Amino acid sequence: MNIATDITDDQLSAKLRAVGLRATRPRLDLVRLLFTGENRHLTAESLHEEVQQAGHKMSLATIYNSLHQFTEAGLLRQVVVDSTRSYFDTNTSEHHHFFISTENRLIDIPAEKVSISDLPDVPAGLDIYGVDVIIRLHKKS
Amino acid sequence: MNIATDITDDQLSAKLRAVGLRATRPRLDLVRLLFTGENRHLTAESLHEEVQQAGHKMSLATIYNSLHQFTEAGLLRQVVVDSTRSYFDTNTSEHHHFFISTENRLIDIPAEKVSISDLPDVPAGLDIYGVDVIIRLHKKS
DNA sequence: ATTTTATTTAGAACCATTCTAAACAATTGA
DNA sequence: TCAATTGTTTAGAATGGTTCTAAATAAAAT
Repeated sequence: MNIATDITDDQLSAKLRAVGLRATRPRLDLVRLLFTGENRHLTAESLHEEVQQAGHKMSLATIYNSLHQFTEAGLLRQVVVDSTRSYFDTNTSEHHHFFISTENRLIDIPAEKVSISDLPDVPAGLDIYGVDVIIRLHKKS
Repeated sequence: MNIATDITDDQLSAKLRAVGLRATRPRLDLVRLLFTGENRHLTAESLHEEVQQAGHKMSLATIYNSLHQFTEAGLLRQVVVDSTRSYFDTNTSEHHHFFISTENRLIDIPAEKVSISDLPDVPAGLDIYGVDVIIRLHKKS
């Protein structure tokens, strides 16, 4: 890993503080895993495993707490594709998903690829706060 | 209830047999509740309650079994909107949904209202088997 | 430094769903 | 029509992802 791409704890701290969260050791470790490199899709379990393999020990409760705090803070986006597991996406910008059900894997689709025309009126007193498009894929038969 | 709209067990039986399911008493009771009248959105719990109130007794296991069998048979469509509960839709034709998160309620959106333009290529060896569009609503702030 | 406030944790609790295996009902075929 | 077979229902236990609890720990404030 070359020096130019190394990310310091200070930089990660700033990211946390910017959204009003204390820069604790566990959160710094998570932020480093989550926001270094490419966009990621993950579950509490998969993140927990990854944390172990990175040589840290962290309780599952902390993983869950952090995933929710990060989501509320706008650092993560929750993607509901499966009724048995929760997925989180490090890409919080507007976009959609392929879901490969045979491997429980998500792939991003850029927002421009999907156009939504004139919708029926939103019922009175309600506002749109999210639009999810999920295209489900499985092995060719 | 006028006679012209009454539905006989025979008619309901036919519906079940048409998809390869035996016409048992519990299934007939469910089919009557589910497919008489308007399209419905329901959960295992809500259906179980409704069954009780209709004066039948049926185990939750049967509700779950039947919901899955009906879904596999193409009589129901599962809608994944919430990571804590499974929803089923009696409308199996192509369409989309509003989800009112503050009341856990679904509203159908006709398929024509949403247009999906040129998608990225589907990864090799995979086929699309479903497209879900969910527009999430909450109380105006 | 000391106090206050937020965070982490292990383990228990929760709850929707699935499983088990025994009782029962529908179908088949003599 | 009656076994025999096959499919269905069920109560209750088990499962598994997630949340809760309350005690220990760490960060921030004073």
